[in-house]
Amino acid sequence: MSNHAAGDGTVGKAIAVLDQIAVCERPVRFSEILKESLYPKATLYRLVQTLTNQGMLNYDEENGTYALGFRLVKLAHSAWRQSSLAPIARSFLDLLATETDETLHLAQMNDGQVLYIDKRNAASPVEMFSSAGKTGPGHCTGVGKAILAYMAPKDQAKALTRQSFFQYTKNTIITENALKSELVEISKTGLAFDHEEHEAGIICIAAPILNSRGRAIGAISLTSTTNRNSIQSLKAHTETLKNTAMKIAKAAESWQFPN
Amino acid sequence: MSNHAAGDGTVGKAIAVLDQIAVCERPVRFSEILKESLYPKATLYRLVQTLTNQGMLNYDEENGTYALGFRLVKLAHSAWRQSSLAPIARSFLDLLATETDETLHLAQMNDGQVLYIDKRNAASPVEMFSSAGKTGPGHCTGVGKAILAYMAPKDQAKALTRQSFFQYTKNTIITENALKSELVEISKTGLAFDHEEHEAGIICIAAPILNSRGRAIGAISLTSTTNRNSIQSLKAHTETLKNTAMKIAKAAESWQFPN
DNA sequence: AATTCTGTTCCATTATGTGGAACATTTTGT
DNA sequence: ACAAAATGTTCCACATAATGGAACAGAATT
Repeated sequence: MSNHAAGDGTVGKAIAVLDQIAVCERPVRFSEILKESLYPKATLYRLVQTLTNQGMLNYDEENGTYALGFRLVKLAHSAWRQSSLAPIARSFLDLLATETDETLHLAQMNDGQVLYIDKRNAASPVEMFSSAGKTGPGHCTGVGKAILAYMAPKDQAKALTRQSFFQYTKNTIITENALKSELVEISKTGLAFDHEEHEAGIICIAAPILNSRGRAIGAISLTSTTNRNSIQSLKAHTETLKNTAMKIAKAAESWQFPN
Repeated sequence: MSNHAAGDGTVGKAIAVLDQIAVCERPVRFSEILKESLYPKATLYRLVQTLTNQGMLNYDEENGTYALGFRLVKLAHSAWRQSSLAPIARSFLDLLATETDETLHLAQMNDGQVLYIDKRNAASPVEMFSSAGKTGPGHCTGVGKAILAYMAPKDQAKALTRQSFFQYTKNTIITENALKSELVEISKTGLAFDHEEHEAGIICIAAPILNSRGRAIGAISLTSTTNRNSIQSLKAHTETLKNTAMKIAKAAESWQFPN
């Protein structure tokens, strides 16, 4: 008799509450949560209480507001180390950063969305969660398209259904068919581009990180602005980028079971 | 009749499972979780299943292992932006980094533990285990002591009970009384030190970030190695560090309700 | 002092989660 | 090849734990 999306059980509901609070930019009051919530007041109240004394939410007594708690940050750190490519890719990215002196991204795909896992900034160094954990669309980012191009057909199809095909800029690809044929192109060359498709003035080249069966487990990209570079000039880095992707892939392969 | 620590309800149990998986460095099998778990097989099984199809856990079909899922990373990103000092402190840290050219940390305290929120790396990167989401002890880190020194007495007492007083190095303070008197010293000067108390060869100076009532809401530290610096030489940065802390405090104060 | 808005508690009802045990599947040993 | 052990999955009678309508309490507005 239940329906709401795909929410299983009580923990499903609790997590949904977290999600709801996550989309708010700033700490929220109970009533604000309630307003948007599917659940009745008393139920929501209990959920929020439970989450709070679990440290998943943080209650600010001053203002009576709730925000996502630090326990999440702590857990995420473990997640990041345990199931992302970041720890493996780290040294290779450092090297690539010094070689190219451009902004780099490491990303993986999660449910059709691009999830940025690590970043190297051209000018200022290391800024962790500012980018790690950030998500982006698949259909109009270099990393997104690179990964999509190297997914198993079944997974690709599923991921494509998750794309919004929102038109961020005038270059954004907004139809599934157009995207599909671009993906075919990408899978021939092993290189994806972002021609200001997500943000005006921002371009990038991206290469997939492949497992032994030739499926993408992530991607890296090299980003610049149209002021400083063109796609053509970025192409100078093609081999370095691809090489780094390959090295990460190899490292990931042999990283299984270090025990 | 229930007891286990302070686990409320089903979601409490679910979160406990996450925690348990977090402490494992690498992906784990179901049976490994079961071995350590308080819960009976069938119960645990259902919890893990629920968490998995919520994206809080990630199941690797290849090896039949579970790891913390990307949804956590995504949530943590929101948490970081929403309830940490990092977004506010960012620009000030950037400035401080260029001014001092040393390694910087921004940390907050969570349940007696130091939680690192952001970091700036010196040009010659000290390879240390610390980045956002990483936790550390309170009793033997600069940021930890800086924050403890400026907590409300009640909170401080509670936080002190959470300290392990583990002796990391020969300089580590290992008794509550010794720590307490150091905290008094710190609260007079507004500056805390780490004399290789957590890791041999690593020293730092730290300053608390205070709210309007003079309580710590976080701390920043400037770290170096005994090869390159001494506590004395680090003291040259005292004013710059304190100033930055004050600026962050002020920014935090006026950041409430940007609506 | 009356009205609204927000947050908290109560409690009978029932849906949800529980966990022992049986079953299925894979791995290990001889 | 066969037994034995370890691991993973499903079942179901049972009871705990979540539900939500409604009443209550506190602040904030008017």
